[in-house]
Amino acid sequence: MALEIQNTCLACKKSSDIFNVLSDSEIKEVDCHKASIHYKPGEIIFKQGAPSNFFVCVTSGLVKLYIEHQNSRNLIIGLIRPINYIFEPGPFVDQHHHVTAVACEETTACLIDAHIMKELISKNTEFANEFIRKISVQAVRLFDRISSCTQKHVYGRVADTLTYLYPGIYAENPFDLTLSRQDLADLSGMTKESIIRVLKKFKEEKIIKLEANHIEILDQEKLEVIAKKG
Amino acid sequence: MALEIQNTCLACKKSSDIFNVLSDSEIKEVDCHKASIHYKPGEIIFKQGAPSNFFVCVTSGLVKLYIEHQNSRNLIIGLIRPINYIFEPGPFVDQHHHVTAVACEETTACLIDAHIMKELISKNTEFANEFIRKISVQAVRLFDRISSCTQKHVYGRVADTLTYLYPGIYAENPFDLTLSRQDLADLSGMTKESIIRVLKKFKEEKIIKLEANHIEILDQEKLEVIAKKG
DNA sequence: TTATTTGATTGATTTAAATCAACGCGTACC
DNA sequence: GGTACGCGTTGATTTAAATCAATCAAATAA
Repeated sequence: MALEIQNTCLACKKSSDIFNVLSDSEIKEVDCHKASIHYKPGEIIFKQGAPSNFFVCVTSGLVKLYIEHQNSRNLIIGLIRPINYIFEPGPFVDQHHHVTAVACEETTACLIDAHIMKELISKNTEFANEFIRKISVQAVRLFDRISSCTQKHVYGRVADTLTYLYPGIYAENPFDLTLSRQDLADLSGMTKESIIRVLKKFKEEKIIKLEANHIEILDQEKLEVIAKKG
Repeated sequence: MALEIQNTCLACKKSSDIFNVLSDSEIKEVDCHKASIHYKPGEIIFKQGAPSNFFVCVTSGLVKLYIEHQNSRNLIIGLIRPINYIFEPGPFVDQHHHVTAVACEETTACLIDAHIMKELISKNTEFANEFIRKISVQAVRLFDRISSCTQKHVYGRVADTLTYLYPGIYAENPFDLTLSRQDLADLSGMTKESIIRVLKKFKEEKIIKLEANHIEILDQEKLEVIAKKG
């Protein structure tokens, strides 16, 4: 059991662009203060507004991060694939979560004590740099999301979503969608009825092939044009 | 002249929550690699897409940061008051600016060599921590912006904008707006016609007093309710 | 001075997307 | 077996906000 955990930690170190700058002793430190947990689809990993005293690293599955809004729709601000740490500004701001994280597939995630991560950031400058780089990349993506959701029409937004899903989230084409239509809507800042209509249109125009949850991108170029033009 | 510049640098150190963790020698290092520049209202400080090889610290005036979008409206993602460093993910991602920065009032800003800042982040862990904290706060604000612009109706968005302007940007109430109606629209993700109508409504409902660019918030509480309810 | 431009404002019209409503289908559950 | 429930889909209707168009006022230039 203990061996298996350590095994996982080493695997993470190798395939994570943030943990691979840590020394063996530092990795061990992380190992001692983490818990690896399994989540079923739909289960909440953490909830917006709740105290955040740990960092989460997704080690298998798929996680959606969304902003909840009273009496209104949710907005998915990102999907996390392994092996990736979930950037949450909370621990550095007010020790509360600012988004909700939910498993979309069978998922395992490691919860790491916040103070350990902060210690590593203070002690290991390379780690701190990687950390800043990582959250900067996230910020750029957030800019894109804002831009997309506020300026583009539904076709552009759905095109954005599809180009985000492939190849970023689903590596192969065609792929089997593990997200619901509602998730796609929350990801595109619109209603599920609207996204269904847009996907239907894309299907009619031979931009995608769509049968239930099996999607194939047929014309990536055209999608990118639509995404750009809005 | 040199004395005056050094004076400015010390002033910054004292009143900035990020530069005040630097040692005197580190501040001097910054001092040697910076240029203090004056901008007139409307002048561009840096432009989205352009190479970013310096960091900007606003030392007087008011700066708007916005995302440009082809054939579409701009979206102001934040306003910067002195003394504040402009967080730009660019230097840590692809060495390009991801937003455009424009002076809204007579403004002075210091341009600091990017490699100096990166060096400071690597050498001074307290500085790195402050840096991370700062960009985390920005990320939270971005979440709010996304939430506001995608989920709320115009009244809620304008209420959000007004509560952002006072007391965050304009410290006194009443205050003289140095932003145009178009700026307010870009800040709320809508058209200038719409924001004019909403402001008129707020005026009629005695929530604000408005004459040309002179604004007084009369009912902050009501504004916050509107902002929350959307 | 008049002419010109720029920003603010108001009203009329259009439109994109949400909402509302209904139905089909598969799965879970009495 | 049938009933209930959730998810996906489709069509009809509504609506919030954009667009379009015109006017006004102030600032700037000729």
